[in-house]
Amino acid sequence: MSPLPAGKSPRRSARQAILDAATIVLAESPDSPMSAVSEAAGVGRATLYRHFPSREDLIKALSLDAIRATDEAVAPVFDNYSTADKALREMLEVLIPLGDRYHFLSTESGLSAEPEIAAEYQRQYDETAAFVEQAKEEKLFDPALPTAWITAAIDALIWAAWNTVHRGEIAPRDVAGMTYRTLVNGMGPQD
Amino acid sequence: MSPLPAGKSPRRSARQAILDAATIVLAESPDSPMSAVSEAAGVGRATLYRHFPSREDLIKALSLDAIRATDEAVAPVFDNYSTADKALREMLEVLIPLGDRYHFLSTESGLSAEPEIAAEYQRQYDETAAFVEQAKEEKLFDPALPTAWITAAIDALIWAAWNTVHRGEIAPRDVAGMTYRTLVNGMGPQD
DNA sequence: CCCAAGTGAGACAAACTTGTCTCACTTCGT
DNA sequence: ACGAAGTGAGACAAGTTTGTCTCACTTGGG
Repeated sequence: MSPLPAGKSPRRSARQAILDAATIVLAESPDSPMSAVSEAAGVGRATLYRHFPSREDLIKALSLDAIRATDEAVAPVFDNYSTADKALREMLEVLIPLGDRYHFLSTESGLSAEPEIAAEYQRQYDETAAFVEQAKEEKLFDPALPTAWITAAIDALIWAAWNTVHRGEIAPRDVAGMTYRTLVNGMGPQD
Repeated sequence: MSPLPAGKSPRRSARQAILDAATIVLAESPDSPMSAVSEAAGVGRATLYRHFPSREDLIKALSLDAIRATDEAVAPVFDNYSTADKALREMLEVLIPLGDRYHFLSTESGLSAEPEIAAEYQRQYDETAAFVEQAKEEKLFDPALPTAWITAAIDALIWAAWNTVHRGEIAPRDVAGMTYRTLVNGMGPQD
């Protein structure tokens, strides 16, 4: 028996190695065969199936993992909420590095097929929208702009920011500030 | 013999119907089988293969078609160039409706495998970057901001704009103006 | 009216992916 | 050193997709 309390990961590294590799491989071509994932993870294909009985299970675990990661990253920002501009700044700081996972859900076709995933995704969207509404009240964003547009722009710019850093075109330490400025000036109240 | 001059489309509608259907079907799930495309196009699978001998050929034609469409849309904007702000405004107006095709290239995995496509894609990127540089000189965009960031943001916001309209969250007639404002304010010189 | 070109339906083989299973091997705790 | 648990390699069947081919049909031009 495992000395661990209960239902925990048998060998921590294997499962995580698969999830990490899958994030990379499936992000760049979502229809990669399982063999490509197992090779990238450095494990046998059989081992992959031991941890995730079907391809669908892997995708689902990956999605939940991405959602959990963003939740964990954003939680402290809202816990220490003082003003909308500070929260936005911190939010971008923690979310941009997760850009690939954050966007993995969008690229994965047939995502909305899983109601569990779709619900979580919707919840995160609603949270962002609620933040935007709050920021509107604090006049960080122009109340005249549709919340849907601001929310979509935040998502899109986070992705653009991650991408630009990933291509080595701007320094990681600068990107959050630049995104922040673009958003605050771009969505701010009209002079 | 066909009365047409030479090597033109035998029955114009078939090929175009396939391309149109493929744009829609492959955009939403890039790994759809050829049968799904042919059904959506209302033609037999055999006919699809007559026009595009392999799946790869279809993807390639689709990509070149998307590139050509954006070229054609943007060409008059640059031909009648007066100021950067007017050009940006018009560019958004014509490009946002093409958002799906414009972004089709990104979602299609293994895009960079085709050097011909990659080269055209790079050319369009360079054109946008050149416009951004010009706009910087006219002080529409802050010269202190990296061109790569502005270019990436334009791309990302065009996609966000198309998406927001497509979900019915904002009216088509408003979206270009809103995107314009976001970009000009967001990237404009610091006060 | 006739014929050539294009088409749809479907059979077909080859290739690939998925998911299962077996067996020999390694590893880690006791 | 022993044994249980996990692993890698690979065989395997079932399902799907790709690409080819045939044949009967429609259609439009001369």
